[in-house]
Amino acid sequence: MSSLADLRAAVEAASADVRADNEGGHGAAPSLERPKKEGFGDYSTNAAMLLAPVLRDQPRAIAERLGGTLTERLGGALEHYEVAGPGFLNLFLTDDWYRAAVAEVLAAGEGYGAGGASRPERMLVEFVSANPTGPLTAASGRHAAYGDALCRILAFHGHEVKREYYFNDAGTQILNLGRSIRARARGEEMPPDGYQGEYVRDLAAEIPDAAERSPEDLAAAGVERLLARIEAALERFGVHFDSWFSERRLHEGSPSAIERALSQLEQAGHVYRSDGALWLRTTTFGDDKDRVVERSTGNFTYLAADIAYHADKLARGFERLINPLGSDHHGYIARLRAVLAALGHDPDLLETPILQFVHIVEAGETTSMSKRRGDFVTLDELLDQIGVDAARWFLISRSNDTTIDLDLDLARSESNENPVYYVQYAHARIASMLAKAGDERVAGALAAETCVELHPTERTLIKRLLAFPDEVAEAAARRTPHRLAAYALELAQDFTAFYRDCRVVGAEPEELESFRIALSVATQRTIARALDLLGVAAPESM
RNA sequence: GCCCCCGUAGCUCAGUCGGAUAGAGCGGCGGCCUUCUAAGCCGCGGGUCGCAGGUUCGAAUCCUGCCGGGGGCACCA
Repeated sequence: MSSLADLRAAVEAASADVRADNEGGHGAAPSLERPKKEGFGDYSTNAAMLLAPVLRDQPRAIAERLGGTLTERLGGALEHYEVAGPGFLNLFLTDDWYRAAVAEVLAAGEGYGAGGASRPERMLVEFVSANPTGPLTAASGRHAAYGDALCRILAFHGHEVKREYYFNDAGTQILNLGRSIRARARGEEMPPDGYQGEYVRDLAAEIPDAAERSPEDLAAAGVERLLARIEAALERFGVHFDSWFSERRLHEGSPSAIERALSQLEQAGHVYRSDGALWLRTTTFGDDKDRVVERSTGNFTYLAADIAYHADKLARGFERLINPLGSDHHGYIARLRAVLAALGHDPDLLETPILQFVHIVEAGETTSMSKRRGDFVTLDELLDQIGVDAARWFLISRSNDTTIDLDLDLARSESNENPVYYVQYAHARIASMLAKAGDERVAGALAAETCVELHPTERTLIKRLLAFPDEVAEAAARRTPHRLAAYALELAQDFTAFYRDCRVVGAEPEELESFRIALSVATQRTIARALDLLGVAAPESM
């Protein structure tokens, strides 16, 4: 139990007490929030307004009764309460409560905010999964930043998480890459849908005897080189995958994984033959139309491979599959859900958060990136320009369903203004302060019992620290890592206000210095943790 | 035509499973370095939360319609 959980429990219990007095029914859970305005208390609840219709009484009168009950329940923690506005109950807490709260944060140590998942799940997050037909673009960087941060958050929240990259090393686009390389090697005209990028020319030069080799052969050689580059770019970005899954593998063997999956679906009666092709009846499970899995030419479609791939994921025992997808793939979701249902699983175990596009802005014009046109900014270029931390922050701090405009010139010129540095600076500042106090003094401060009066900015900072576990839980549950970026910035701002108003090292009396050192340590750890969950470094000095 | 996402300050965006007087960063203007890091701090200015209805004690948030932007509707991947 924490101070905050106690407080919430007390509000709910008091609410139940008041309701029981009048034998009321069941209501929505009362809120417990930090009001925006200072005069509205440290925490505020709408419990009375929720009870009003049930009890058929004035909200303000109910709030008054709730306040009385809470005063008894909370004892010395509640300084006083006020009934305000339409029936809010505003709670003002004592410094005792705040000091106990800081002690709890410190006692939790590195684990502060961790765990809390009501039901830990075995999760597979498949992300990026960009075809190895070119270098990784900045748009893929967004997927990498999002997927990796999400994995960090889910794992910290208590889930068992694996990261996987599924790569397409078979099929028409790959053959297309091979043909493009050969065209460059021979100085011939590019195929109509060929890859126009400069990197194809480089591949043609790197691969020995490229002009004489078959497109299939060149494709394999190209894929191998491009995959190595992709992995290197991701590692540089701080994103490491637990596994790399080859599509080609699904086609190999007899029967192949694809054939096995399709025969399973056939036995379940979900496939049929029409117009010379084999179809999956996805409409049974809510898709707009049925989908071809084996073309009349005898080749399997991409969907067929994906069926086998997802059957494989499930066979590996994952209880939750998370596939962040680009917004251009959202039409694919109904199909994928239908596949899971046809395989006999609950389609809801598959989640597909959508990431909107990253647009390139040049001279005021925006375009979306196209690998085929060779019109893109690579992740490496972005990292060269603004560095890993600024890039990760830039790509993760916005909601996944907002498009991002990337103007490389602007990004470079503004990188010094990136809020990530503000957060890192707060962390470094604390490190410097604590270094000045010395390890021994810090250890002493953490062990000290203190009973000092608090400054308002200290209370604000403590409330922010207490919000961290809920922020993590929210980011995990809603698959929204960007919330933690917003939180980290707010935490840094609250710390900076505290730093401005409250002398730490050298504060008198010693008890006061002890308390402030302890509060600084709690803040430093929490900033470091929030940054870590976003994949951003927390430097000791800047 | 059908489906998904977005529309909030000059710009980039938080806030969106209902709460009180809507926030931040950047940019603009004006101040602050003998005192724990000025990558900082303080002040000023800046808003029909796309539009119109509806539900509610209460709507940026929920519902409906419309307008604008992006994306998707393959025997491509």
